[in-house]
Order: sequence, then structure tokens, then C-alpha cells
Amino acid sequence: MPVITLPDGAERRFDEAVTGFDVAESISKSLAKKALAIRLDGELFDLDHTIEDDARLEVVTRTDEDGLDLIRHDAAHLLAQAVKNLFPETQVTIGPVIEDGFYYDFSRKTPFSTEDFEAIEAEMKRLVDEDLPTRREVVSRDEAAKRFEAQGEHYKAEIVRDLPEGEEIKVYHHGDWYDLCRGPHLPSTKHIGKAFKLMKLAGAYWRGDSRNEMLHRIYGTAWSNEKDLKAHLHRLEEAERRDHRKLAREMDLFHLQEEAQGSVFWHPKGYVMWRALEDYLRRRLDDDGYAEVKTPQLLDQKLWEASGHWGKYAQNMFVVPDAVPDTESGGPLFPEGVDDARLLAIKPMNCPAHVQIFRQGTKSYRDLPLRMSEFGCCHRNEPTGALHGIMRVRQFTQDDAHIFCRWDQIVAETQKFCDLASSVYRDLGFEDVRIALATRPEQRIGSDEEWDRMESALGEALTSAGLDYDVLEGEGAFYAPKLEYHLRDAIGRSWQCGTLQLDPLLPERLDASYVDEDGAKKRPVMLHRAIFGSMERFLGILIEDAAGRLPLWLSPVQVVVATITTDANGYAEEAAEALRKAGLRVETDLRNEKVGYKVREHSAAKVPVIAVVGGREAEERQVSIRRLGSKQSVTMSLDEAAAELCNEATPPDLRSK
RNA sequence: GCCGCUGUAGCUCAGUGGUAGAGCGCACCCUUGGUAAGGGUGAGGCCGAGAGUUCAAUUCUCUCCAGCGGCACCA
Repeated sequence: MPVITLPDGAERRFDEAVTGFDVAESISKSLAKKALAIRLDGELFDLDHTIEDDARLEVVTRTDEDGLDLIRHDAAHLLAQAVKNLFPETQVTIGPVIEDGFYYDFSRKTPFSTEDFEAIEAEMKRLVDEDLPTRREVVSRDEAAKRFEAQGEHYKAEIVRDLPEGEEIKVYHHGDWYDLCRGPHLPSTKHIGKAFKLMKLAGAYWRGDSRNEMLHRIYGTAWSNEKDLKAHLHRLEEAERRDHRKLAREMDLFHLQEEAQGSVFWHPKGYVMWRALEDYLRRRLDDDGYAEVKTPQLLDQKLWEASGHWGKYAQNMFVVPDAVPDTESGGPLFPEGVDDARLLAIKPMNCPAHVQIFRQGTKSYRDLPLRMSEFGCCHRNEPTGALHGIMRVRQFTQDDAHIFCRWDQIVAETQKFCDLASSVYRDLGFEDVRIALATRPEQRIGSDEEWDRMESALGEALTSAGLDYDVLEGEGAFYAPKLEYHLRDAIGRSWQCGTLQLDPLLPERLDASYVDEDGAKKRPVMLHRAIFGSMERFLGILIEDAAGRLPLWLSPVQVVVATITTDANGYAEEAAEALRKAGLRVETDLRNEKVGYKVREHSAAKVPVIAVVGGREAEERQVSIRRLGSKQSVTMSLDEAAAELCNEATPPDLRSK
């Protein structure tokens, strides 16, 4: 005699076991029609699931978040069914729901082509129209494995065999087609609707392991209605419009070319941005007690062996023989071969070099904490497939620093760093910042007591800094836990930028020590930390976040003085000079073009302020200020404009608050 | 590194088994125009690199390189 409690607290009594559909129907006919599934005591079930005991029940419809996931899940199955109908030789594997949609991985000899999408989508829509009802069947493990094997679905059979013992094995039928699935599913294919679209093709390894076969993945997006689908496609266009590579061309910030794969050519305008950002952070670090250093690019193999990087990362390092190449004989560059004892590596990170500075002279506990920072240019030989614009490059500059401290200083130092990082992100307009604490991984060194101590130190620091954080179980480094900062940008994408990593290992390996109060030599702990991560990547994020419309203090060109007629040229030069004197980055546009044309061009180049001058302005010593994105212009005196813009162009840390 | 797609003028992109086209940009001329495109003329291309098929390859095939989208990786 189940008693069903509805979300509003109302209770319904039934004389016998009922299905989710019965409950929905007892509420209203229209709800029964819209119902996709039910949530019983928090867990999702098929609509025809039989309820025998008392439970809290919610009816899931397509407007719920759960409903949308169900639609996407069914769309993935629908995709598999359509593909099997059209290409029977294909083997199906898995097809989960992901953000904004779903994918399905297939195994087959010949790859799909995006030209197949049209036919597949048409078949999917046909199956929706057929309104195939969902039928659930529970089968034994052997039966399921046998069935899939018999059909040549070896991947499915493998999945069945790997399911944990005791798990109920369910097969869902839609017409002739069936698939292994934990469910739940919509009542029939009609409920999926047609607001879906196949998006792209990609390769993906079976079970995410690069030693396995590469499968063919089809990505799709699915929504509860046509309008949401359109909005999603529009967002994608928006993201494309913001692409930092595209904006960099339009704004003349930087370029990349084959001869320097994965390294950036910063143009004057891009480098102005870089400098503004670097100068800003340098001031912040100076204020926070960091001492800036500069360390060598080329360091001997021996040092990398000692630090442990050689063993683990040699393949990702650029290694340079310290030998004179033979360019005369036409033979091999190094005819004698390369002597292992004379190999140098371009640094992939700064920490071993920082330890070398720490090791100079004797350090006392009085010197700790010692905060050593560097805008350190590093090189890593990233796999070609990983390179992406300036977001993932082979040469990058870390806003790196290492804090050498005692164990009892970890909490205070972490807290200090968190305060700084939060303040920097706020200054740069990132309000939505998530912090994650990555804890002990399975493969690790050190005792559980040490891990307890390290994890609680970081947690305590976050708590006392008043910060919420997520815990990423098992994601820490093998020697210590770490913090990660994730920033959400203007269109909702998340970027991991800042990090703080506790490291007791490197001081040990590179023999860094200090003399403590009691006169004993002790090991300091190192905190590796960065706020931007990489200058290149962070600038890319800033560009995309702002869609090129950077805040005035970061804009490469802050003001363009544009003339209406050549008669105003003299005054335009004078006005530009006055603005430059006020500390602004100013260009003039004296070309023989109409002012509308000039406005269009500079607006496209994302220049934040256009100061238009014509005969009237020249006479009155005024400028007509037009802001990027505004259709109106404001005329004011040159002095007034200089003062206002100069104030606005002040970096956030120098502004009087 | 793996899978797929792409590579034609500075940029965005058409196109063809008989060595090329548009728009924008650029140069020059006319125009001096009040807030997102005034008009004209002109220059500009080893059709990513190499090999093969062919009388003939930018076009077809193969290899390589790079870019793009994913996967794997990211100290």
C-alpha cells in the first residue's frame, strides 16, 4: 500500500503497487502526457517502474534539468540505432551525456564523414516519428554477453563482462533494436523530439586509453525544444567570434607561424598588453613580499637528473648538445656523436633554478618564508596535437614563484597566497572563481600521517581565508596535494589558472636546507604557486573573456584621434600629444577618409575610445569622444578628456579606492 | 602521438585535368566628407612541400609539413 509524497508535501495513498505513470496520471492527465521519468527518493527510474513501498516522488518532464539529460541520453541511443540501421557493419560501444549534448563511440573500419550526418539525422528523425515504445528487459550476465557476442558486438560484450558482480543487467528495446543500458529511458522515441543536431566527428580511444583502438566518435547536441537548440548554436557562434586567434589578427596582437611551431610572435600591440599585465602583477608581488629573480634558460642534464625531471619528462624537454656542430662536411651535424655528459636542457620549469639561488649561502629560519618569483620563460616539447593557439604552446612564461618555508608556516603562506590570488582575479574582472583541493592519489610517496598533515594544512588555510572549495579526490601530485583555481569567463567556460602546490620532495632532492632556531639543519617546504599560470594563456583568456573589448588599462591602443577634414590635422596632432602627456597610448588617423569610415575601422579593431576632431573642436580645443559600443559621442574640452581617460586608464591596483 | 577535416592573394573564401577568380585590405588618383564602408585605377599567387599517374596536375594518388576539431598528454 504505497504512500507517495509529492514535492509539494501532498501525500497520495494507493491500494496496490503503482507505476510512475499511474501516479502522474492521478495528478493530472496532462502531466501524465508530459512525464518522461520519475525520481524516487532522489533516484531516477523509468516511468513504468513499479512502486511498492512508500516513497517521495517527483515526475520528471522535459523542462527539468533531469529531463534534458534524459533527452540527451536517449538521443545518444537514437544515434546508435540510426547508425546501425544505415551501417550495419558498425559496432556500438558507449554513448554518454555530456555538457550541452551527447556523443556515441563506434567501431568500424571506414571512418564516418560529416556528409553522413544528413542521412543519420534523417534516420534519427524517422525513428522519432515511428514513436517506438521503450521496453525494459532484465537479463543474466551470461545471456547478455552471449547475445551481444552473437551479434558481433564485441565491445558491448566486454562491457557486460566487466560490470560489477551483482549489478542488475538491463537491456532496453526500441523496435528491433536493443542496447545494454542502466537507464532510465524516455517512454518512447517520440519524447526525444527533434531539437538535436549532429555536430562533429572525432577520434577517441576505447576506454580513454591511448594503447587501445581508436574509435569514431560522433558528437551531438540535443535540447528540449527548437528555441534552446537555436540559442545553443548561437552561443557557439559567439564563442567563435571571440576566438583569440581571430581577434589577434583583427587587433594585430600576435601571430604564429610554422617556423616557430607553438611559440608566439608578439606584435607591438600585443606586447603592450603583455607588459601592462606583467607590470600589474609585478607590483602586486612586490607589495606582497616577493623577491623577483631571473634564472638561466639552459641548464645541465645533471641538474634535471637530480631534480627527478629527467627521468619523468626528458621526452618533453628540448635537449641541446653542448658541442660545435659540423656544418662543413655535409655529414651528420655531430660526427663524433653526442656526449651524454655534455647535454643541456632548456628549462621546462623554474623550480630547480630557484633552489640553486636558495642554496647560495647559508639560510637561517629567520630568512623564511622566502618568496622567490620569476616571470620565467619555459619550453616544453608538447605533443603536436596538444598545441592550440596561444592557450597551449611550447614556449610560455610562467608567473612563477616558490615560497620556501617551514612546515608551521604553510597555513599562513597558503592563506596569504589565496588572498593575493582572489584579489588579482577580482581586479581582472573574474567574479566566478572556484577552488579545488586535489588530494592524495593512489600512487604516492610519504606516510598517511604526512598526507593528513599536508591536506589539512591546505584545507585549514582555505577555511581561514573564508574560501569555499571542492575536493578532487586522488588528483594530487604523487608527493603532495595541491590547490587549483578555476575561473569562469563571460560565456561560462571554465579555465584552470592559478595553482598552489606543496612540495617537500624537491628541497630534499636538491639538498636545500636552513638552520633552525635549535641550530639544526632542516629541510624547508616549497610552495610552487602561480596566479595566471602562463602569461600567454592568460592573455588569451582575457582576450576571449572580453571578446577583444579589453578594459582601458589593458587596451593596446587606448585612444585614436581621428580627423574629419585635413584642416584639423594640426590640432589632431596637438590633441594626441596632450593625451600622450597624460599617460595614454594614443594614435592619430589623419587619412583622407570619411569619418564614418574611420569610426568603422577603429571600432572593428576594438579601440575603446575614438576622439573625433573637426573644425569646431579645433576652434574650441575640444574633442568629440566616442566609446566603443556606443552610438553616441560626447564633446568635451581636451583637458577634461585627458583627465577623465587618464583616470579610467589607471590599472586597478593603482586606483584610489 | 592517435583519428578526422582543411591548406588557393595580406585577410575571408570561390574554382578548374589545359599553370587562376571575388570581396575586403594595400598603392596611386579624384573627393575635404560630422561618428560603422565616397568613387576610380592598379599592383599582388611556386594554388603548403615532395614524389607518382598523365601528352598535360593547383585539380587525381601517395608521403611529409602545418592549421583546425576531438582523443591521449599537460611536471
